[in-house]
Order: sequence, then structure tokens, then C-alpha cells
Amino acid sequence: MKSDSYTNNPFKGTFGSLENLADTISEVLHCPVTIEDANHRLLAYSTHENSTDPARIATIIGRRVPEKVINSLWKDGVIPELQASDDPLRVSSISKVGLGDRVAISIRKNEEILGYIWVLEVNRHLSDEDLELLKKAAQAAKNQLLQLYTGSRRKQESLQEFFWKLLTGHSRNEEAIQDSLRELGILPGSPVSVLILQFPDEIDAAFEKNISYITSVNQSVKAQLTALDENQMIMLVTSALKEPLSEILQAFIQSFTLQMKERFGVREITAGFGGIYSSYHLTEKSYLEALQVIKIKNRFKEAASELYGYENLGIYQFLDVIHQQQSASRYQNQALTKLKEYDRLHKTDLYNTLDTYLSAGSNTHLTASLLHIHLNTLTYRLKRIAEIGQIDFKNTNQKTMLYLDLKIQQLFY
Amino acid sequence: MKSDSYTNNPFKGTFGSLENLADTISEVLHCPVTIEDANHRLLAYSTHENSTDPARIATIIGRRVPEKVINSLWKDGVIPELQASDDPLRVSSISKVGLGDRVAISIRKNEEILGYIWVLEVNRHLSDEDLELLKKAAQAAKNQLLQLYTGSRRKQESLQEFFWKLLTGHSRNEEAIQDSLRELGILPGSPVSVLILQFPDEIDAAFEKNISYITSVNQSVKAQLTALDENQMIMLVTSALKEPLSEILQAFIQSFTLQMKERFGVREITAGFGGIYSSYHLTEKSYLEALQVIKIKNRFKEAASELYGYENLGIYQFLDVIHQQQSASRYQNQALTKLKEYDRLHKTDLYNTLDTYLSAGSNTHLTASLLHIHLNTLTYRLKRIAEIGQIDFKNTNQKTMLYLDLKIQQLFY
DNA sequence: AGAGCATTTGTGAAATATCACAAACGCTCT
DNA sequence: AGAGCGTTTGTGATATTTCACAAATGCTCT
Repeated sequence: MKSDSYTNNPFKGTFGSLENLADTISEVLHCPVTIEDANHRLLAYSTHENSTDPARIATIIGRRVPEKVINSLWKDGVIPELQASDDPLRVSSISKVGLGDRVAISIRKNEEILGYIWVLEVNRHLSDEDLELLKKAAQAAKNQLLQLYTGSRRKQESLQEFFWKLLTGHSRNEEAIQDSLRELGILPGSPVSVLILQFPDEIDAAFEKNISYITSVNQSVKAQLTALDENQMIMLVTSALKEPLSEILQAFIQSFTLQMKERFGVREITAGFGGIYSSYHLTEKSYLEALQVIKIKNRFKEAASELYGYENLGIYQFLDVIHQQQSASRYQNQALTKLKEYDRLHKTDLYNTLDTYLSAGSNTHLTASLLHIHLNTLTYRLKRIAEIGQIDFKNTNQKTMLYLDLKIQQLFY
Repeated sequence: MKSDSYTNNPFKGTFGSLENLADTISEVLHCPVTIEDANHRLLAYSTHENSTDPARIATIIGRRVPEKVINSLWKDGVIPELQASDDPLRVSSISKVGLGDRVAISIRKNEEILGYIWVLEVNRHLSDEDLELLKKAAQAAKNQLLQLYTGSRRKQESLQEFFWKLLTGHSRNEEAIQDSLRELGILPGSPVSVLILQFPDEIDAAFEKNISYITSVNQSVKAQLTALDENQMIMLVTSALKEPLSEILQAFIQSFTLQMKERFGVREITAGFGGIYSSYHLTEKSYLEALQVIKIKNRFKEAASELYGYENLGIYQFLDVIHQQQSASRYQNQALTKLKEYDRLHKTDLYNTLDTYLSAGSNTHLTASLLHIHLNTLTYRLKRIAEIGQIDFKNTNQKTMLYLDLKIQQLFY
């Protein structure tokens, strides 16, 4: 009878230490085990196994889960899902951050998160029974952790993790956010926006120092929160100046890119910021908008080179909704299709000519020089384009539609 | 006990005729009652009451519910809802078609609709108990109707009602639709589109004759189904010719409007057609698109005067999705706002000037003549517009955005 | 090879757009 | 009333676009 009970729940009773518990779980499941607190600080890890993955090694070495890994888990929605449930969650490997296949479960008392247990599936794939056992292990860990947190030691969220929670839209309550901000020593003040600085390569510690130096020296823009995501630096920015934030940010980006180039020889910085809002629960929106700006700038290098703010994106703000509607109704721009077909058959360049011409605001001179062709060549081509594509260049509606469709095709195909 | 059972269900037992049943229901509920078959043909009506409404009078006179009323009930989703449930449905008065407040219930055997009972709430508002009684009345009517439909007399849908079912998207199964069409003597053939002809006034019988004459004389376009909706004639059209249907329809509309003007002196006809599809379950889509065309043509009289097909709407296809996205993100075009404010303060006409200029494809000559102003006046205004609105007329993105925003404001405000 | 076609380049004239400047108009404010 | 400002109209010079036509080039097909 006792043996039976043991098989059912090998984690009954108190263990001397969390290390003992980690080892026991590891023994039962035959997998490496890590136990973290709610802030992803390492509490204990099993020692019997040798095979493991880079993320676990880094966690053990640093006695904390690397920010990179935490960010990635937030972005993929893993942590929110863990926090919302008592059940184990299988997490597929994320090689980008050195994370192998694993199963995780949260340690919770009621709704409060106390920590997490991670089980690496290096040796074997956990069965449904194993997952049941893991739930029991989490129960056992709960008691241990409650003893650890003796009233005074409340959950202290890291700035970074809090920021990721905002960025991924997992904090919706404006008042709660403002309270947290004050606790974290940040004065929640007037309009903020999410600014993304994207560099050619992944940002390492030394490089981050350089960036931080330039941003902190700058007086106009204040970064309330900062996070790194591969080659992007993400900042929640505001300003004490009275000028519109969009202008301040624009000026900041220009001076920043200039300084990075002059001082550290870094070129090819793409920077953009999302909408400017007065509520922190719109941080995710602003972040997504900033990402959209970055995407557009990468696609339309020259045309969008002077664009930094989402609100200034112009038509680029709407290309995706138009595209969605077009896909739904199986729309195809006949003129463009015909031109492409003609180009293919005759090895001509009408499609690109039309794009350049329209993008150049129907300016023949400019277009010809951009294409390095004779003015008359251009006019000839335009005549052919009008014929083949049944285009009336005096019809603004049609011309606008062509322009939009051209940009959509460049963005999505 | 017997009396009790009678109170519970006064409609038990068979009645000699449906008229008797109608009178009994009317007595119990103190309201006028009408019973129709599945095709809205009058089967019986109560005679004890005198107060009634125009729709009921017309139904009794014509021994059928007027098409106008049926169409209206389809458009409002009343009939689909009745058909889907055994419960009574309260229908608010639709004064446009002479319909007073009433309660309706379908008479069904399993999923098959046998008919409907209508109760006019002229004297009193029916209570929940009354509605329960009505359900029982429908049960009683079921038995009567089943005797009426003796096997051979199946439900024969009218062309019009079938068409409305298509137009309102209540027929989704393509095969079933095609079967129905064949039954109705229509050969389901190649691409169809929904064409709407809109006239200045409501279409009466005499006028319908004139329309029908012109459409039937025409050889290129064939109307498979037709319906009237106030001042609109709605047609499901196809063609035997091999030219693209859009071109045929365009030519047809032009000749139709010309003939209506010459022969009957009818001006101000707005015509448009939706997408051209090869599947009948897309009829609703095509109908909605045709309605969109009509809407655009009414808003942008001159600019859209040569547009008839949805596929040729160009930017007008997307103004609504762009507008939705803009509303969601509380977007406002700063330049336009500033210009409007300036106009208000200085009693100038910059906003309209910009609109005309952009719509005229940035052609100064044309714009000046359209506005009846001197060329130099225009150039001066453009300079001011650029200053005030911070507009760079060489920036195509910005110009396009302005153009779109102008059209959106005209469409939605 | 060479006819046939689409394309590119060159030239010049006519139509349009752009710019600079001056004068006149109309409204508001003191 | 008249100064001040913004607006409109007029004139002329200059730049740009558009059009017509001719010639040269390049490619394909037989």
C-alpha cells in the first residue's frame, strides 16, 4: 500500500532542500531538471545528468535564465501560457537562443506565480504519465517555495521582463501598469512610444555599452525601459521637452545614426518608432507599429529612408489591409499582370519603368535619369505601357491604384 | 379537466378547414390572423376583426404576400430566422412596406417549411403565454397543411424569393442552388454578376414594363433572375457572347441609360454591377459589391461617372477598409485638418483646391479651369497649401495619402 | 542573310508648367 | 479712413513636357 502511494506520488513529504527535489524529479523522469523562481532566478538544478543544452548551461552559470531566452519565451507566448495554467506545457526547441525541447510547468499558489520547473527532454520524450508526475512535483515545490518566500520577499519583477510583458500585450490594466512602473522607480509620464534601433549584427555586451552611451548622453530622449532582441534594441521612450515627441524622435534617430557611424563606424542602422500614446497598455500596439516601420524601411530602402514614425508612413500604413482585402476577393491588377507578361516575353523593362515613373511622381525627367535612359525612350515606353496595360495616365484613380498595387506587390511578393 | 386541457391547448383536434383554424387563433389572441403557405400564398385569414394594416390588405386582395414585403423580410433576415426555428418571432413594423407590428411563426414538419402564421398586434401586445399558444396553433396547422400537401404538391419556390435567398446569402450550397435553378427552368451557365439599375423614383408596374421591354430587347445581356427593391431593379445577369462580361455589361448600361432617356425621358439612372463569378453562392458578394458601386457613384458623381463594374472601382474598393483601420488607430491627416482650419478662419478654399488639384492629376491648367480661377491664383494657393499643410508635392507617398484621405473624408463625412 | 518588328536615340517645334514680380482687390483691425 | 495682410490677377521670361518624325539599333524568324 505504501509502495503504491509512492509510485503514485514520489514527491510526497518535504525534502530537505530544493536541490533534493530537483534530483528526485530528475531521477523519476530521467531528464535534467531546473527549478527557477518567479523572476527566472535559478533556485536548484539536478546534477545526475550530463547531457544538457546551451540555455541550461547559461542559466546555471549565470544563476539566472538569460534575458535572451526570457524574451524569446515571452514573444512566443510560452510564459503567459505557463502562468495561466497548472498544467505542464511542452516547449519546442528554439535553437536561436540555444533552447532544446523541454517541458515546463509553473509553480503557483492560487493565482500567484512562485516559480517554474523545467525538464529537458534530452534523453527521452515524456509520456502523459510523466506529465502527471510533473504536476505533483510542482505541488511539492510549491510548499518548499512558500517556506522560502517568508512574507517579506515578494515577487520582484525585473525591468526587462516587465517590459516584455508590456510589449507582448500581456499587461492590459492601465492602473496596474502605472503602479508597477512607480514600484520600478519609473515616473509614468506623458506620451510614450516604442523605438526600435536595428543593427546589422546581433548586439553583444560591448556593443550594447556603446549604444547605451550614446542614448544616455542624449538629453532630448529618455528611455524608460529597454530590451534587446537579437539585433534590435527596443526602447520605451518619452521626452521632457515640449516639442512633439515625433519630431524629437526623428531628430534623435538622425543624430544617433550619425554618431554611431562616426564614432563606431556602424552603418546600416534601421530605426523606427510606433504610434505615440499616453497609455501604457498601448505599448504592444506601438511596438507592432514600430516593427512595421522597420519592415517597410527594409523593403523600400530609398523611398522610406526619411520615414521614421509610424504616423508618417502614409500609404505604407494601409498596404497590408488593402492586400488582405485583395486576397480575399482574389483581386489582380490586370494592367500589371499584362505588363509583367509582356516583359517576360519581350525581355523589356516596362513594369519597372512604370514603378519608377509613378514613384517619381510622374516626372519624366527624373524618371529617365533614374533609369539611365533617354527621355524619349521613357516617353516611348510610357506609350507602350498605356497601350498594353490599358492605362490612362490622366486618370488619377487608376494611377493611384497602380501605384498602390505596385507597392503591395513589392511588399508581399 | 377537459376545460383545463382546452385552456392549455385550444387548438387540439382537427378543424374543418384552415379558415376555422385562423378564426380560432384570432379569437383566442384577439388579433387578426393570416396563414400562408411556404411560398407566401394566402391559405386562410381570420374575419372577425376589422382593424388591419396595408400589407395584410394587399395580401388578402392579391391572395399572396406582395413581393415588396417578402423582399423586405428577406433583407431584414426575418424569414431565415423564422425558417430556422419553431418559436414565434416578433417583427417590428416596417412602414416602408405597410407592415404593422406583428408576430410570426413558421409551420414546419421536421426541417421542411410548410407555411407561416402571422398575427397582427393591432389591438394588443401578445404576452408570453399568447406566444406559447401560438406555438400550439402552429402544431395544429401543421397537420392541416400536411393533408393539403398530398405528396405531389411540393414546395414550389417563386423565382423572386429564390433570388432574394441568393442575394441575402441564405443559400450556400452550390450544388443545391444549381439544382434549384434547373428546376426553375434556368440553365446555370458560365460567369454571372449582379447588376443594379437605380431610378430616381420607386418602380411601379407600368415603369417595370418599360424597363423589362428594353432589357429583353437587348440581345447581349441575359437576365436570369430579377427582383425589385424600391427604386432599384436587381438582376442576375450573364451573356452568351464571348467578350468579357464586364465589357458587355458596360456597353449594356450605356445603351440602356441612353434608351431610357430617349424613349421615356428618364434621367438620373445609376447603374453598377458587382464582381463576376462562376459560382452562384457568391451572388450575395456580387450584390453587396454592386451596392458599393452605386454608393460610390452617388458620392463621386463626376469622378465615378464612367465606372460601372466593381472590379474597376480602383481605390474606391478599398476606401472602407482603410477608413476602418484609420478609425481604429484614431488617425487624422494633419495636413487636411490644418487646411480645413485655415479655410474656416480665413474663408478661403484651400481644401477644395487641393482636392480638385489632386483629382485632376496635378494638372494646373485643368484644375484652374475647373475652379474657374486664374492659373496664377492656383499656383499661389498651392504654395500656401504646401506651407500650411507641410506638404511636399514631389513626394508621391504623401500626395497619394492626401488623395486617399480626401476621398475617404468625402465618403464618410 | 535579310525582312520585319520592337526598341532606342536624336532633333525640333508646340504646348504647358513654373517662377518672379507688380499691381489691384478685399477684408479686418485700430 | 487707411494701414496691413492675404488674396487674386496680369505680364513676361524660363524651364519642362509632349508630340511628331526620322534614323539607328537589336532581335527573331524564315
